[in-house]
Amino acid sequence: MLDIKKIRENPEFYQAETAKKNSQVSISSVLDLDVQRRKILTEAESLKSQRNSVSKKIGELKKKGEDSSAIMEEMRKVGERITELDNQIRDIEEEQKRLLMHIPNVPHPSCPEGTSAEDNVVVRTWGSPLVHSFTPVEHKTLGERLGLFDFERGAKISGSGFPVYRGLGARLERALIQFFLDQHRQNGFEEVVPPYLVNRKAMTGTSQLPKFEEDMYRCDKDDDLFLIPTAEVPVTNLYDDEFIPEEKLPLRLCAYSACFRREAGSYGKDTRGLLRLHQFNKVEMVYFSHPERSYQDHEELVGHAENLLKQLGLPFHTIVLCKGDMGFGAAKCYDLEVWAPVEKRWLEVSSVSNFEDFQARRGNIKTKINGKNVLVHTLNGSGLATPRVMVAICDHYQQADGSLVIPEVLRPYMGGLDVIRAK
RNA sequence: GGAGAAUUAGCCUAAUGGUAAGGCAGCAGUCUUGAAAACUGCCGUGGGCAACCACUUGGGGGUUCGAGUCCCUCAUUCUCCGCCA
Repeated sequence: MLDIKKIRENPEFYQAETAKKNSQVSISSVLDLDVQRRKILTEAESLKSQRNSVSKKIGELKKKGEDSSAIMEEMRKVGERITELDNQIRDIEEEQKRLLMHIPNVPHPSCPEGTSAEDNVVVRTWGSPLVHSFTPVEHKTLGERLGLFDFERGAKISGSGFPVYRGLGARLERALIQFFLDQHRQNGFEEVVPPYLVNRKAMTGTSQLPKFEEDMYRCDKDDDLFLIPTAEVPVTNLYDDEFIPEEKLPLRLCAYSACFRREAGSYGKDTRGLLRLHQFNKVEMVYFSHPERSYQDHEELVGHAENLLKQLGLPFHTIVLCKGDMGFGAAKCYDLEVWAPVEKRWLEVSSVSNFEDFQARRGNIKTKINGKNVLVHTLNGSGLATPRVMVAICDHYQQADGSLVIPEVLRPYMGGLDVIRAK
């Protein structure tokens, strides 16, 4: 959520910049409501002031045993008028908040201009694309031959997009997760095991709601709970309505979780195998940052994610998203895309964003700087989502004989196993 | 699931239905060569150029001229009972 006071100061800027993120909400309609609100508020407050002082007088009169019924009757009427005005204010505030909740964050000036993925800019490339000396098979085929994945039975019990990992595939999946978490611990993160079901307030705090409710799995028959689409939601909301001491910033947390996404409306070629799923595993990194240092921290965070791919030996590039391609709440966002030589394309495996105070304002997450309350900045990034990393591993590490070599850094987690062969 | 108790500002703690008192921590200033101490102001949110005003006692409602206080409801925590792993 944006700061209404800042919008008031520079409406043209906010109108122009939010429009670049495809916002339909008109800034001037929010400001019109704001003017109305303040006008009625002033009237209500002066009546309340009157009521307060007169009520005090009534108390004194009663103490002296004098009659006060006339002014009590008058105050009853004032009270009714106040209720009326308060109701109007509440309605206006609700409408204003509803609009504000649908306005996206404003992109940082360092983000490239642009309207779609085509305008994103590559900032770094690591490694060089692998050329196979044999005809490679795609990950789905390879994994099924080696008994790593079982898509058919997953579909049978849940539907498409719910893969089953089996045997060494299950172990490899777990190895990835544990490798990521161990790396983060060495980088000073505290590990968190969060709930997978969260309430509406948490979903709203990180801005999945109200705008994207149809993308979430809901348990609303009896409970109004949501399955988390990412551990960002429970972890970022951990400190809602709290103060984080300035000296603890940046507070670095990481969490493994399963992630649940309805992916409503995404069909097509991306749905093969592990490429797009309704349930997948991810390790998420979250920073609560000092507002003056969040962009430094953002660079550090993207570096952590990149380092994981380097250690896995998977070529990737880092792109900075243009203003029109960024997510709703982000002020700046880097995507990491790993090269998949069988797919012959880049696959997004991480998204690292700085939300500035956009989420912190919703969640009321503060710190105290020079005696003043200030919203912190929140950042998060995948580190990493496993399925497409698994695809890239299958693509890169498959051998001419149909076996799959285990990346070296994962072998300690596989009991020293260095290659998976067909039985 | 049942019974009881609790929730006041960053923290701790008051308030016979009469309009939130203190303390600690923090910030700014005075004093000081400097620091400490002491003193003064600030120290939740909103409105106002300002003087000021309003709101804020876990959330939401109600009674009242007036609610931290009385009533209803919800949440969370603690204690006990029951059930289950």
